[in-house]
Amino acid sequence: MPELPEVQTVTDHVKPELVGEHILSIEPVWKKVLDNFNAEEAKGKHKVLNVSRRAKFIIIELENFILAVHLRMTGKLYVLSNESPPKHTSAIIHLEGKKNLIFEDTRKFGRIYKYDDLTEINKRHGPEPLEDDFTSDWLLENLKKKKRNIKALLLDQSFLSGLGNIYVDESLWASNIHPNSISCFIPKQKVIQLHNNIRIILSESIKQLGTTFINFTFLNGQSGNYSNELKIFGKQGKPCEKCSNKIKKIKIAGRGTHVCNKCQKKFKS
DNA sequence: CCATGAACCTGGTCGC
DNA sequence: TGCGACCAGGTTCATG
Repeated sequence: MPELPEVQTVTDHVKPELVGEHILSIEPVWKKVLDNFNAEEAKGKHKVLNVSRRAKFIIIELENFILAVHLRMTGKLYVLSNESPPKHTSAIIHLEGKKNLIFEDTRKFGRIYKYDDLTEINKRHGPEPLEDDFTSDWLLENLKKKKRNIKALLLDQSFLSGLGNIYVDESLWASNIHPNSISCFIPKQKVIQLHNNIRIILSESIKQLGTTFINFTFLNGQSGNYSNELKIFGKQGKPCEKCSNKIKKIKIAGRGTHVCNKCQKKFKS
């Protein structure tokens, strides 16, 4: 599960290898991998103008359309030159020359979409947490408008883009907010801290090239170092760094959730 | 409007 | 060593 920092890392890595190259065809090794188009529609010679990230999508901008790649849980995206594709290859994007862009995805949840531009994606996604329009005032105002479980709300991509299970747990712990709090009851000072912590944690993780996980490696064996910085995710049974209380693992919004019941306060009214 | 659980897939881990 | 149960970074859909 690549979340925002991991998707950013992948984007930054493939961008220099793709910009200026030409995509000749897309081979859907796993037939469901192309979500809203078929391989025929992408035939031709398409120059890559740019590669960027929006929410958890890697956006490959071509002259007449864009490709949006979503890695879901186990997707990887990297350029291979002329080697045989690995076992769980979901799609092979053939480039002019001897290189292929490989979409490898063990669990096969990942998808590639074709759009004219970003309109469709923007419609269904909230602001980018590292952009200027994500302010503490925006967060304050919009948490107030809802009466939602805070963890579920932060995971909701139509509310805010890019956060996933790891960084939501980390951000809430850093802000001393219990993940079972209700959005509209979190006091102003806590919301300001939350806003601040989301930005600090995400940007620090991007600096570290993301979090290393069991089945998420990239950059040809190199991998992210943010796993060393995790304070709460995966720390169940261990003492909380702030108060030494034993960290618990519970289930919220259907997701494994890590919490320190002593320093994370529950705001429910 | 909100919460919950299932579905989509494969593979790793843990307990017996 | 083997087997079943359960878990996993995400998202969408149906149901209450």
